[in-house]
Amino acid sequence: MADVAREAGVSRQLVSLVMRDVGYVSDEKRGLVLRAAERLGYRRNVLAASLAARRTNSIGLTIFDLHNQVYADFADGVLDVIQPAGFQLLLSTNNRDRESLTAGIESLIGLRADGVLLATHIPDQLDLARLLAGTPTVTIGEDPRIDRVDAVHGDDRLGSYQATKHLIGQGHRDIVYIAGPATQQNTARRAGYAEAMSEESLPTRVVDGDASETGGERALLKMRRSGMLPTAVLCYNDSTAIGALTCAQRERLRVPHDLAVVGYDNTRPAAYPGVDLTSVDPQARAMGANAAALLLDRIADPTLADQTLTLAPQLIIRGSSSFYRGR
Amino acid sequence: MADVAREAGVSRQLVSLVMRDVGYVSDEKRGLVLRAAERLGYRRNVLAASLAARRTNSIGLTIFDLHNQVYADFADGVLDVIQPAGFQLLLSTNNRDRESLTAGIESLIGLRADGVLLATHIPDQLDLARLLAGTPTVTIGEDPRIDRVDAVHGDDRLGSYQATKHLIGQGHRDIVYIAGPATQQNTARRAGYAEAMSEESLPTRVVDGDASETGGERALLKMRRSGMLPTAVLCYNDSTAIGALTCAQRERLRVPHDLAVVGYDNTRPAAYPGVDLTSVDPQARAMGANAAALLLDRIADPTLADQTLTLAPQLIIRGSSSFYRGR
DNA sequence: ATGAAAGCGCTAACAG
DNA sequence: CTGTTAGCGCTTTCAT
Repeated sequence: MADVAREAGVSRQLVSLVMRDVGYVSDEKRGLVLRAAERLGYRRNVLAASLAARRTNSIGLTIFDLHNQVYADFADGVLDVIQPAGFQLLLSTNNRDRESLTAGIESLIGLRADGVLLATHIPDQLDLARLLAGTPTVTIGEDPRIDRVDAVHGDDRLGSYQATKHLIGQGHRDIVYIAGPATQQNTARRAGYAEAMSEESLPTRVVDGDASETGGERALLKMRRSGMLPTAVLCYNDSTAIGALTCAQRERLRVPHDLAVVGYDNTRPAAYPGVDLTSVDPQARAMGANAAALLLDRIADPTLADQTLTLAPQLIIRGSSSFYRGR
Repeated sequence: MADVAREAGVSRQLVSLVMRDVGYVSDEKRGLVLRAAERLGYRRNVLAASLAARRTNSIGLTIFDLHNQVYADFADGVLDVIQPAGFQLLLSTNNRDRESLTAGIESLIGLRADGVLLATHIPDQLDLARLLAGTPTVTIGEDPRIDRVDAVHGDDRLGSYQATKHLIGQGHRDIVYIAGPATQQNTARRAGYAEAMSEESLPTRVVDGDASETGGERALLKMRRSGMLPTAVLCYNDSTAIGALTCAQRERLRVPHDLAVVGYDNTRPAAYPGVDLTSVDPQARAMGANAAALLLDRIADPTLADQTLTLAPQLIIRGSSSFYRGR
């Protein structure tokens, strides 16, 4: 910076002001500085700047899995909001278990992210409050109900309720919920299913599906083998549903005639012609954007009252659950 | 750090050694320090550490698009290698045009990443050498042929050649290549197609597909409307191929009877039962891992001679191009 | 717009 | 293992 100042014939402070784009600097001097920096190939050291300024202008995002499109949608929504505000995204991925999640959050805090976004399941045993050490935080998808932590999530109960109602409306009476892992989302989706079923006095049946394609495949195969096949399955997510479709095809079950299938997340493959899967759209990108907006607010004023935002999901009906839509 | 040292009754340097896990420290003192840090809720400031040590133990990865599974595979491969080596991943996404790519690289360099991985198309007009300013760099997928920059890529020409040969082996004579954007990858894939066709003295035909689902859909529809439909299409990537499949379904073309379709990338949806798309697997995760390994080598010794690694792709034959495989 | 002074929280090098 | 000295590259504050 001193070199640039010398080259431009100005003070070091002025260079700092120009590089940060703050304060009043005459166009003439600004040009002088920028050209000098260009000539010298000068790059501001963000590390040193952050250390001195005690803020990094970066926010950390913790996601469960890069391969799950829902998380990519979250990230896109987050970027929509933070990039215009001048913030960098720090991404921590593959937080599949408690250890890796802890390590991921630790590393974001270590990098001194100004705020943290948690888009992953938060195990009960995790002492999140201690881990965060006062860093402004917003969760996406789950609500850990911690002081000074905001939450944005979809109305999973409602989405699942609507999907179940849709299946009942198609004449189904024997509907199985293929469950995911023990997360708040799974609990809510299961509750919505149970609520819709009980409104029609229909018995509920839940089997485990593990939130994966193979899980969905296995769950359906097991019912098929034991002669307990329902006429419709509501799945924890699209991956599970696609596993169910795979099994159905292999077993020569016609969809939706012999078996109707509904997923959750409305990922891209759901819309593919050969898949054509009815699914609930959780509005993931909007969730990411809203969470980021809450976080920026909280960074600006950490004393803000806690907020929880709930976004309404949208049922997208396709051929896997409806006779009127081709297939 | 001074507080922790006081609390533990040791010197500040010892705390530094313990936190960095280097040098010889007796188990007794190490325990003392760790417990003191725990009690005080001390977190090492990575920013300050990086500034002082002149290295960040982080590597930057620039990817084209979070939603494209190939890039997620790259990232997984990279993480496989760098995490055990104690490096953090800094991710820069959405580098769709020259401006955002420049900004992405600038930000990684600004954060003083110890090395940079470029997994995105590099426009010719980009003065990469200047932008990188000596930062160790490895590219994935493309080879910009710049001094001191290594490259890892798949043999796109070979993959495309094999896929075309496969189609010819299935009896096809009229095969169209649905092209992607003007990248090295597209050029190579097109060349492999042309080579296989010319070996059989078959005429080549290339239409534009834009690397997207809608692009593939439109390309096929146009040929259909003009009565120029081939018996098989080889697509730049899976997205394009899935677009082609969508169009085929809409136009009541039977696949592979009326039209065979082959993609490139072997993404997850290709394996879905209703999609069942023949595709070339570029071994993306392995590419990411190899690129990361090269980068770590180059960080350790920047004077290393330039290297280019080429990975052999693998053709995965499914029902979209073969009568023997169901459908 | 400048100049001076202080400091962010750590690592590095070396003698003891 | 400790203590000392020096410094990483910047921001902040305040007086001028």
